Amino acid sequence: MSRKTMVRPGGRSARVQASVHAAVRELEAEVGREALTVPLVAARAGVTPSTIYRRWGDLQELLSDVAVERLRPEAAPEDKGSLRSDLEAWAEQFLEEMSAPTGRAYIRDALLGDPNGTNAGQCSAYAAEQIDVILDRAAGREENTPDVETVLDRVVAPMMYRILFRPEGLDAAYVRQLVVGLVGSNDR
Amino acid sequence: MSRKTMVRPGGRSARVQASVHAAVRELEAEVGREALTVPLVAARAGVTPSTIYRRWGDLQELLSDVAVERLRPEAAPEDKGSLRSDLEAWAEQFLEEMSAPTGRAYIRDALLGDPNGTNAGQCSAYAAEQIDVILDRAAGREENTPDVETVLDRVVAPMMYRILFRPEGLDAAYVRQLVVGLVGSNDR
DNA sequence: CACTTGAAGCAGCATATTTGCTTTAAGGTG
DNA sequence: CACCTTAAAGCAAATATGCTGCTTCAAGTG
Repeated sequence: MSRKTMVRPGGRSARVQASVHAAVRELEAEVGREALTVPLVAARAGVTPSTIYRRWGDLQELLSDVAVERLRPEAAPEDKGSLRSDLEAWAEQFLEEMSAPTGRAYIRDALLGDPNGTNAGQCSAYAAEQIDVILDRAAGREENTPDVETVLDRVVAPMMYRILFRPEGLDAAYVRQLVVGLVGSNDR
Repeated sequence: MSRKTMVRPGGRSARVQASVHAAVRELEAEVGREALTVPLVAARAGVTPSTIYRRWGDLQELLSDVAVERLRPEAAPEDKGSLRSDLEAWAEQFLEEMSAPTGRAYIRDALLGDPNGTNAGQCSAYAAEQIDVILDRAAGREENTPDVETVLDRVVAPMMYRILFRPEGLDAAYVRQLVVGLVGSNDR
């Protein structure tokens, strides 16, 4: 479990966590990810470095926490009228966000400082939630729908794999092909 | 391009590289991955720390290099008599190696110290090579075969995604289901 | 057999990390 | 509401790590 879940919800710890996270974001924007150091973040957050070392262990775990926050989807997937078009739209947006350099960096950060896999699991859970919404909507329209795991295997996994391991030739057409391969191109 | 490719092939540099890599492996086994530091590796390798910093930049890039080496397949995939069984056997072994804690660690290391994606690309290339062998063999038997990209999407990507993002419920049955979903269960 | 040149060694400086101890304040208790 | 208890934060000193300029070595070249 990520250490941030251990903080006492209302008090000083929460303030410290918020200001540290904010400091990471500001400094990422200002000086770039490469130049981040624990002492630098601590100074900006108005906190001593040892606080960060004790709560997060090291810079990677902290960045991992922040990265997961940034990967949280901001809105429910748009309703385009059919399963196929909903999935296509969602997947295209997903690809766009994740394959951009900053998106890739967040994914890597999330994976990196995450010995037990909690943060990575959270990323996957976010995607599953979004897909779940899309599938529910499709079921409401009496379309027949694959289950979430299948969508993860057939659409999300290939995108992620290619983002991480072979970033060439990754575009909207590829994504559409994945979706069509799964749900067919008949309806719409 | 990984820096190791820049060394002069026959001489001192090559010896240094070999002894540094060996040191990483020994120490990984002895003290564990967490406890590795550049000075420690340097001491074991009989080299000064600055040599490592100059050649690899930092510990992550070094670990990434070593990890890719370890992820190189050791043998051609076994011939089990049919496309389906070849793929199943290969994929099961792949899963076994990659989903073990040490396998996951290598994958993460390979992804990590790899700003430009070369090492990650290499991992994917290894898998593609192995699959290519299997597909050629199947084509020789007059089976009809999907192309490599499709196998990557339908078999490798889902395994990798789950290894990295949702390690629960990952077993041989899951892998077989992926393979059957791709090539069918008719033959054999 | 020089010569060139990329890589390694060395040493010292600057930063980052760790750690023991002290202090603060959140949340619970009588 | 005053008083405990206890995580977590602050502080400061000790250590370890990482970086850099300069020197030395030896592989490849003519």
